[in-house]
Amino acid sequence: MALKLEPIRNEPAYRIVAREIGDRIIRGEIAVGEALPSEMALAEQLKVNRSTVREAIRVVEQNGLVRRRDGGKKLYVTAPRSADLAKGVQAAMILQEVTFRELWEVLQAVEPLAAEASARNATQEQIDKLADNFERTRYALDNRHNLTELDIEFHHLVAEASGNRALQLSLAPISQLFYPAFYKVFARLNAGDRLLFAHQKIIEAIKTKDEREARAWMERHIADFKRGYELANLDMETVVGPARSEP
Amino acid sequence: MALKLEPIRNEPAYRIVAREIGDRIIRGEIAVGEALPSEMALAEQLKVNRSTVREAIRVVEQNGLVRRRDGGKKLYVTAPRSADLAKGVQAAMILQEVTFRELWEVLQAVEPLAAEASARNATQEQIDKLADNFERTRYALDNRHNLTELDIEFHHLVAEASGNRALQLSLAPISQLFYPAFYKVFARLNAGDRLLFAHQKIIEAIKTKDEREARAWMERHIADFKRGYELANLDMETVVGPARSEP
DNA sequence: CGCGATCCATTGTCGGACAGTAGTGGAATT
DNA sequence: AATTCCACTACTGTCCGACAATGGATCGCG
Repeated sequence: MALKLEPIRNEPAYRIVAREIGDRIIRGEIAVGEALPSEMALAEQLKVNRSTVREAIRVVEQNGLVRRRDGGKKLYVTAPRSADLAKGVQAAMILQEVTFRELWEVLQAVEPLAAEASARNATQEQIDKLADNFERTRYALDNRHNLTELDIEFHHLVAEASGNRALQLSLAPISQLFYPAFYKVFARLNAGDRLLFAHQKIIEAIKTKDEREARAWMERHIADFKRGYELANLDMETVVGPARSEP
Repeated sequence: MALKLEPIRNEPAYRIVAREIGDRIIRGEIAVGEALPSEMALAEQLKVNRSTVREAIRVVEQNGLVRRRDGGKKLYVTAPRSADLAKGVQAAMILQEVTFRELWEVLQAVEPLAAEASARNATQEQIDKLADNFERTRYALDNRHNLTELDIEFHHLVAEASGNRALQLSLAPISQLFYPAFYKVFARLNAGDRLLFAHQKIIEAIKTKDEREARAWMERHIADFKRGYELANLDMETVVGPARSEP
């Protein structure tokens, strides 16, 4: 009578090595800013081939735990930034065929928090950046340039000014998927003025540290996106992402 | 007079290959569920060595765009699930030394939305799972078992029942970091009953499709965590993650 | 048609090789 | 002595070839 054998999950070495390196970083054994040992050194320590180490490093690198400085050769340990992770989350949302309504619902919940926290925590430098973004947005609007980039930047700056990094990490991928779609709305309505006005009100509230006002204006601002969608006869149930090729 | 030369960013081939594969998947040229060509085939198509392809595959694999089925050999294209991405986001939060307060603020904004949407959208099957989770939680509480896993599961189930995948993707990493810390609170107060009661009320509201009630109870439930922290004399400004080793 | 034995393709890992270059340290210059 | 220059080293990125293990397909058998 053979006893029930657990299917031996022969985990590939590169994944074990990757976890090992990742864990050491998480546990702080290799401090942020420090350089990773060379591939050869790692291979010798862990008794595996350099190729295996390299595959493991790709994994760790992709997680943003480690990166090359400027054009450097060595890999340095680093705390992943929202930009590192946003791409992956976006890919997930695209392949899961998430709709704009789903993104909007989350934004409606989180952006007001970002605005409120920014009113509480924004530094002068962050306020200056917001003011600068506002000027450039006004200029772009006057000259009928594309506002998409600037709008994304605005919301990113607000998230940054909130001082809440969990919020930044959550918001970044959603923003980058959602706001580009606004150009469609912008193209059909002439809603640029409304957008600019809302930005202005939000920035003012952040400047004067009026949390309630900042939240309220951001709520209206996000709600406006939905109204814009409806007025422009666009469907919020459209899935995000590029046109998929269907065979 | 040498003209200003752009520093030639000689991007390594494995990264180009990884982007190429990833882009094809995102664009739907390789459909979800389909198998990836063999390493050899990819190497020939892209005119690079198999080693290079393998390093690229590690990157794509880590993004959750591709995975092995059961113990299979081939890689199948797949939509990344929240579990794939949560680990990376968690690592980012730990290394950025995010505090429990930051996580809590986001939860306070997003969990009520999850509960509300669940009251609107939960299927019978999802409701059954919630009911089952409730029973197991009650049992664990009676027997003084650890509630952490069950609490995480509860919130995960609510997020799932919301039908909003953007919300799930945002919530998963935060939940998995935050709720384990609750065992500390639970250990000092005897707050298990309060937790169970809140879960019960939330599940009831979801069953009866009472969106307002579901939101309200979830708001109280999340607020309770903060109260618990304060009552237990724990500091919400503590950073998340395992004890870091400091040299 | 179902079932097991057999074969093949593919993955995981290893070893070695080599070009290009970032980083190092020492030599030459001011 | 400080600085600039240069040669050298070590390391990364890429390629090649090889082999064990095994999942998946094929074939033959009942």
